[in-house]
Amino acid sequence: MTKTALVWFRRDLRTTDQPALSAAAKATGPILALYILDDNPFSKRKRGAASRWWLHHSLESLRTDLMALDIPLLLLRGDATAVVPEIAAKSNVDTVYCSHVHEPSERQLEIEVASGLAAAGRKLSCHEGGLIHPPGNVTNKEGQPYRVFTPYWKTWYNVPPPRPIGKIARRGVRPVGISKNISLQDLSLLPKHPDWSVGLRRTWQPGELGAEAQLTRFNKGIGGSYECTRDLPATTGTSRLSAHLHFGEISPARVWHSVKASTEANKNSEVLGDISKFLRQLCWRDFNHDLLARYPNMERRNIDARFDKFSWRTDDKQLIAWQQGRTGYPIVDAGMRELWATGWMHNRVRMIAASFLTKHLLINWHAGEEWFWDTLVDADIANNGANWQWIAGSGMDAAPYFRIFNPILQGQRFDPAGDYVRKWVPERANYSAKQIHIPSPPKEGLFADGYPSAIVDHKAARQRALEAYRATKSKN
DNA sequence: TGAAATGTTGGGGCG
DNA sequence: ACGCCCCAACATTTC
Repeated sequence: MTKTALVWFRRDLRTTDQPALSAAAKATGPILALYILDDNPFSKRKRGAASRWWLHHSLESLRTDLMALDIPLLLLRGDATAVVPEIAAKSNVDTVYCSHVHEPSERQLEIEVASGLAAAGRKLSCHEGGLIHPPGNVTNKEGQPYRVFTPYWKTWYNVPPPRPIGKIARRGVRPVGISKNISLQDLSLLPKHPDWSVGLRRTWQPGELGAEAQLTRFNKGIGGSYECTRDLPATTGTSRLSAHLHFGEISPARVWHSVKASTEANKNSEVLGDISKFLRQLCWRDFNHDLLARYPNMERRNIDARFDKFSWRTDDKQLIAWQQGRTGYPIVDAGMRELWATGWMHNRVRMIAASFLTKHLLINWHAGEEWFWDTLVDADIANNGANWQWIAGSGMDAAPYFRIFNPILQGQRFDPAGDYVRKWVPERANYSAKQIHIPSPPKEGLFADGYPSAIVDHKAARQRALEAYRATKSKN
């Protein structure tokens, strides 16, 4: 009787191009899959609500996919440092397989689990696959990490990821004696009282199948237009793969090769030049994880320490107005409402809304980071932290302090017909394309149509931000 | 992966 | 025809 292999699933909730699963499948014996709802003792931070909703459905999908391969998925709750060795002992496995999660607390967890297993003569076999190039792998000629994105990108782009490996074969044999399983419902990942997930259900299909479908849609629609349409929030110009990638429902290497192949199939040089713009987005993801490895507290601490002395404003009223999409700036409010309704916001609008919070309102980026953490289905420590710091100006290779997005111009430029605003800010549905992005001048109360007037005046807010940022910059 | 302020230029109206 | 002014269009610099 061949021994069982145990695969500890984490942020790699897929069966295709899954190196850990493939490694486990090298033996002919049965495979047991395990997912532990992370009560990671090294991380104080609990997954946000939108992300929990996604996880529920992703696990549901994974369980179905694995079962088709004769692999039962064991769901448990608890501390992985205790649970993994315990299940390994009960199943009498020699090796536990998993994929790295490149976050400091998760790497710490891997070390602890490995030593727990080793104490009983077992092994933890960790694999890559969640990033194109894991932290530390992209360096300059001196072997030093890059501080600026563009040179990082040039090196990154010269080293294509390995070809994806396929799906493993059906086992034909299942492990025996599985007990202690709890149901997906028992993980309590779904919202109740109230159930606010209607918009999420309508928008997303979590899981490997949904990820593949989304990739196919993106490949079909990409025909030379990504560079033009990716900035237009009224279109589906972006890949919308962020949450699928976060949970590892699809591997970035698979996306890389698939997008490249479908572009080359078009034999269109214009398209070929274009595709690097998309691959660049995958590169940002790796760059952000590289940063997180070097600055483990990046989600809380300013990378640029001068910002520790920044005099952020505390203004709960304005913070709530921002969260609820009632700033009076249509493009900002449209984005914040899209986020609330669907658990996602278009990348261009994320930049505008984030710039508005940190620069127009001068509210600490932590507040924005926390709101996004709770409401985004793609919430990710590395990406969320790095991007907020990038906008706030405290990050590595960050936006210069004087780069202040004008929400009116940005709206007119990237939502020229006003369709995006019309969709999410129905109060403005009858405005002309020209007028729709222009806020009503600041004054108390609502306008007759129920839409708030601007909570700050753009020009005055811009001046205030410049002064505050100038002061910080001079403090060395 | 900006925007605003400031500087320069060149064509047309007009005395 | 010529010089002058105006100002849009574009370029540069500054925040």
